[in-house]
Amino acid sequence: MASHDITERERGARCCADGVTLSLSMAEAQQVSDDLHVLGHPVRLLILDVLAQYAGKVCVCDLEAAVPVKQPTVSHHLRLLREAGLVDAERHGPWMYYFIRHEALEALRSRITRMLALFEG
Amino acid sequence: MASHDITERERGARCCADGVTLSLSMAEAQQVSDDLHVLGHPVRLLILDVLAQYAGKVCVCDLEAAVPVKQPTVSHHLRLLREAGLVDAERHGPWMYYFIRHEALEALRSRITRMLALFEG
DNA sequence: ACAACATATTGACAATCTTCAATATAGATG
DNA sequence: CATCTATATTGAAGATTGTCAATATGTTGT
Repeated sequence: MASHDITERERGARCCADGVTLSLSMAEAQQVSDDLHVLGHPVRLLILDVLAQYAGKVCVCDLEAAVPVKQPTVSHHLRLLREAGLVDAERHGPWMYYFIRHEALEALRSRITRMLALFEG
Repeated sequence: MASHDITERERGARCCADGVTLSLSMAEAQQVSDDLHVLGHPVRLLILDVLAQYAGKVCVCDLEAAVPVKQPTVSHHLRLLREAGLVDAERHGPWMYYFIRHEALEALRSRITRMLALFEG
């Protein structure tokens, strides 16, 4: 084989050549990653699903009925959703009524959508 | 207070009343949750970002340069992405060239988008 | 065959997440 | 105030995840 023939090594010569550019900063990646984490649990998805249907009228016992975990676990997931700003709650007598914070959910949705769009051909 | 007045307890009387309906099945919630997990790490997001820009031309060393973790960790994340079907790779000489599987990414994107749409007012 | 390189795998460790029983808090009722 | 109900918090145990050093595997050029 003549030395000017293209070898495997030469063909791959682009490899590791110049600096790879990113359209996502580390901070953005971290933010979206946090977003995805909050959503990334079946129980939390089901909770949001219920909340979306019975806007402003859902007490914890309704949520307990909808998911296959015990009450302290429901409470735990509600706290995570609340800390993420996706839901909030009001007390009415003995009950807590949870509801979706639509602006926050919309913002999160838009961040995720924008990120997914980056990956499209 | 007359006994027919609305008490806190009565006002909340809807609580726990009838069966709450879900538009998401447990299996669907689990599927989307898995989807979100694969995406839910900054390093994997950055990897997908790079792959999206240099379609079919990215060797592992390029990816190593783009993310703040060591080579075995890059390899680990690539494996997760691959097992999820989101990327695949071809060997060219000593190098592995990774690329996005766009149909798979599109399917995932559509599942996530559909789910987020459920939660909109 | 050997040396040099690119990538994958293994194994270990630390950190984080999920769950639940037990317990605490808070409001409503008698 | 005593008690009941609804929800939150605590603490502990197990599972999962992220990371890397060390090592293995596979490829190329000598």
